[in-house]
Amino acid sequence: MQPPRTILHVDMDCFYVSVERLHDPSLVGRPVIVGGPPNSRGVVASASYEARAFGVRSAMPCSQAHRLCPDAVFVSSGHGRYSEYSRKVAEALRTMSPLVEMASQDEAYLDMTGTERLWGSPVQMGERTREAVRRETGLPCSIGIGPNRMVAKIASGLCKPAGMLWVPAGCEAEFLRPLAPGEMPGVGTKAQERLRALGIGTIGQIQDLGAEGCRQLFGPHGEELWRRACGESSAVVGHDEAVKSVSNETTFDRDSADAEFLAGVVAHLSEKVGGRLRAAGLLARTVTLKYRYAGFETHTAARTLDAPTCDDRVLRRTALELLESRRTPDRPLRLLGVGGTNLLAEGEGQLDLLGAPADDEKRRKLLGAIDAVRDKHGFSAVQTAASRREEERG
DNA sequence: TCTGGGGTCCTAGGACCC
DNA sequence: TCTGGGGTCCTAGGACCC
Repeated sequence: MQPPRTILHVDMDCFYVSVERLHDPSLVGRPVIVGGPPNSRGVVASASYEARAFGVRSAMPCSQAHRLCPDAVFVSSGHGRYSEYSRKVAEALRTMSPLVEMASQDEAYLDMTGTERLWGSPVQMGERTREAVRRETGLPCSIGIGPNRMVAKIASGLCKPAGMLWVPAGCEAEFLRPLAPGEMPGVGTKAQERLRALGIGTIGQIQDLGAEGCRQLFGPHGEELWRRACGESSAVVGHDEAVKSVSNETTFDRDSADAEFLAGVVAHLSEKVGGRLRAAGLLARTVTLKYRYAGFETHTAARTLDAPTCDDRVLRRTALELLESRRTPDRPLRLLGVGGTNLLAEGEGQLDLLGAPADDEKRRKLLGAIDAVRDKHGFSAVQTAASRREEERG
């Protein structure tokens, strides 16, 4: 039996709102909603606690948020600031432990095992971590502490905002007992519905079923569910892993079945994906297209290429062929997405070693030049005719 | 009420190969 | 004529997370 670990889960408090408040202090103390404009098709990305008091939640349509809280200040997201602050948070956290895993832009796991001499008790570790984040970024966070990732994460969720909660080793099961199953990561709306239909409304009820009971009720994954309900989780805190897919998608302001418009959107998205692949030094072997009809019916289509690519033109041609062969022509679409999966690091592909034809070399230089201009002047500085037309409409 | 955009992981069927 | 078992890859859809 190994000695228990000490895991911290650091969760930034309404991250986007807090970042916006640093840049515009007049937002402090007011209900703030970061997301799309109130009458757009956007959803709430982050809401301040003043807005949450009116029932506003993240992922809620902006129009609904506006109805619930008419006085809220709507701030459009995506100034590119958030990644910058996310990096600062990561830097601050790495001064506390070498084992830091950013789970997303606004949350991280730290394995603090063995740092007691340096930082003191788990609660002192938490205090000092919060101080480090505040000092380096000016941003508030909540901290959950437990013997594993899952318990630490649930703890941080319960003590928000600006809170701290420590669940000592051995107390996991008692801590989880009264909570709703949905508090467990991985148990979403669908799973919770199924549990509710069985009369299960607390994690304690899952514990009481026992390993065997859970297996009978939930099949092969039942035992895993039971173990997690008891507070066991073996996932270690690791370093950030390689990306597995790169995609861009967009919902139109109004639904459209116009072939030329749709082709323009596909071109635009393909250029974005291609640019991101090249910036990351990646090649995609599979191109995916996502399309959603007006009624929200969503489909994906994929094609695996003979040769991996990061070329906008290949991405566009493939996505366009998929779109035109699959979609029902007169049915309006509300969303299109283009993505690359099955990724290889550039140079990993063996085909390149055979010597690229001169044409490919020319193309590569052109794309390199485009990327350089975009680096300096922004994405819109260079676009194909088709994607330019699309941008002008939108 | 009317549903963003970026991801990860899982499942399941079919093709194909040995 | 009736028919294996295992493995991998591809594709589509869906649950879930922030």
